[in-house]
Amino acid sequence: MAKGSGLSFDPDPIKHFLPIPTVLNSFLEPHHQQQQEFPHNKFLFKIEPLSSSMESSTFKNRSPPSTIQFPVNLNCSTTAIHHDHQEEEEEHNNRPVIDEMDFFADKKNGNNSEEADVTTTTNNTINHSDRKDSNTPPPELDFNINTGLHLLTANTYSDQSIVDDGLSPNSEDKRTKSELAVLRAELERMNGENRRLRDMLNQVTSNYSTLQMHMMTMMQQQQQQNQENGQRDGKSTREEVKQQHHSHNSHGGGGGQMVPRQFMDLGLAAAGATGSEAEEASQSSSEERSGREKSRSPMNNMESRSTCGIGREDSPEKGSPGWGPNKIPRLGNASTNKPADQATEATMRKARVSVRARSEAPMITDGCQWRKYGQKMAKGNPCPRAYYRCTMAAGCPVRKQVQRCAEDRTILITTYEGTHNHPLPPAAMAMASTTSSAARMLLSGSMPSADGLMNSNFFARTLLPCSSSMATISASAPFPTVTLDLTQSPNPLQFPRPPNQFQVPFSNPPHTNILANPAALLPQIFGQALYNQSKFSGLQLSQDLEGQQHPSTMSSSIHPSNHNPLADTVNALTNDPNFTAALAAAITSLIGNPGQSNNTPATTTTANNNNGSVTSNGNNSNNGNNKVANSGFPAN
DNA sequence: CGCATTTGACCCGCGC
DNA sequence: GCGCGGGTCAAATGCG
Repeated sequence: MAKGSGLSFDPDPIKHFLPIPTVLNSFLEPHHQQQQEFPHNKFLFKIEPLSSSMESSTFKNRSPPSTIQFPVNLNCSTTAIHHDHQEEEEEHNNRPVIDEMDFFADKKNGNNSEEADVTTTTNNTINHSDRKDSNTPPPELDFNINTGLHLLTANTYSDQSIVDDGLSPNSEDKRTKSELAVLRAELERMNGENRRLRDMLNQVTSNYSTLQMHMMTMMQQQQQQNQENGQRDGKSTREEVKQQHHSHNSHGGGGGQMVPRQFMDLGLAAAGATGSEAEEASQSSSEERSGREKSRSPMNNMESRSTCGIGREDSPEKGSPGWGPNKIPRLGNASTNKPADQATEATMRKARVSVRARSEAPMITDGCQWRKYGQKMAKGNPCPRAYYRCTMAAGCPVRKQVQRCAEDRTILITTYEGTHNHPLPPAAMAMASTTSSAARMLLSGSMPSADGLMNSNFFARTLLPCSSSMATISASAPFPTVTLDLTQSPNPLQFPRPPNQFQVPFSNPPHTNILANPAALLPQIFGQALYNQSKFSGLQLSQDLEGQQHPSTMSSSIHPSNHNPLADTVNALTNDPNFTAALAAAITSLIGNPGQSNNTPATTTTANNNNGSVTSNGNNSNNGNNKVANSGFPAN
């Protein structure tokens, strides 16, 4: 299924659609997500070092001395947000709290956001002549939700129309009625804007997919050219050998059919490609293999590790730990290779996203197809660790480890690494966007500066804002990892969500307690959780920002000259294609699920996704993952 | 027969 | 330099 190809919008979800700026706001002002209505939706982020041993460090030592834990309040409410500055300070005691009021101070002078929204609305939609005082917005309602939609309406001149009527001596009742009318109009306006935004997003997503495909095609062509050139250069023998290796590695590829792996550079991945990566990218798939040999060379070993060519992802260097430096997904755009960013890139490559979930199932269903390529006994854990790689597209660099927790074997630990280089179904998008974003966010989060810490918080709040589970960010070298612990919450999915929007992609009731039904739910819950999280993150946060702007404009409106680390982060994010892609993916997964709105009424998002995109997988519960699972999970 | 999994071997990085 | 552990390869095996 082409990414975003089936984005048709159901009117109902419009109400719940998160405007893009709201999602973006989650990056901007995460600390404003103060959850009061749903205190259980607070989860804790901690920054801890990740050792090479998944089990021994990240999971076993759940609170290493260097861990910084900080609570993240999850505001899943779609209504008012009340800021608890004291809690904010506690939450961000390690960094300066940046108040959004200051951040957008220039926009708030004299008016508050609510007013601005209302005025915009009234100007656009209704006659609001009865409104007496623009400075006295309805106290009982908060309409910060869609302020980000200013981008589309761009109507900032409506204040006058509200105020023009002057103060009316009429009773409060009349005023209330008028305000209600205004609010209704505001809702209508927001719906319309949401619709437009969805259309825009749909278009953007489609364009992205198209571009991605186009780029893949071009890369393939280039790869073929390079391959031909290489053979002319007398490398034919060597490359043929490499191709053979690759063919061996391409299981299920039709008997070793050479599958182009140019996509390695595609990625959703963004910026971190180094010069060597670019070089590899431009080379044939056989060259990818040559990179493997390069790594064996002392001269190139470091480079090989650092570049971790996506091109080699499919055929990892023998002996080079795919989970290690070599196998880091390219988060950068191959066309924008920046050797100077190697250190950064190295961090990104190592970024992992880990999920702890109680499940009897051998593997969680995340919407992707995986093929097991190895199994190892890890030290300190009697349960073997299984290695999988994504097979939804040839050469997809994404891999994952699956292992059961040594202490509690009901806990399944799944660690993802890499960024998918192919279109994904929405169900898989949740995970993919998470992992890809994790890599980038952790890049920032790994920075020892307060800014980096904040970025980690951004990520956590953005991607996992509504999870009541425990999320862990291990942002420090060498392997920054985001760990989502679904085992610590009694009810990870019981956060507020709009009805009929998150049809559980499985047969279980939407609000089934995972712990009560782990075997059935957990394999699919994580993706859904992320799905929901992505949705709510922006929704919540949008309420805090009144100066919402389109991502494209936001960076320009935020002036780094403030030396505000937040502003820098925002600039970095908004300028980051990967961020945009992840954002689009997240939103798309929320609103653009064709299956949810169109295709199969009875089925759910995930089910549709799998049906549409996962080959040989008839349904959600019987996808390729289960096949692996049925083969007998080593851990049990 | 084709494809996925299994599993022993291999490679590499790292610590001692 | 050596051993350990992590990660991957690839031939062997199993399954539909």
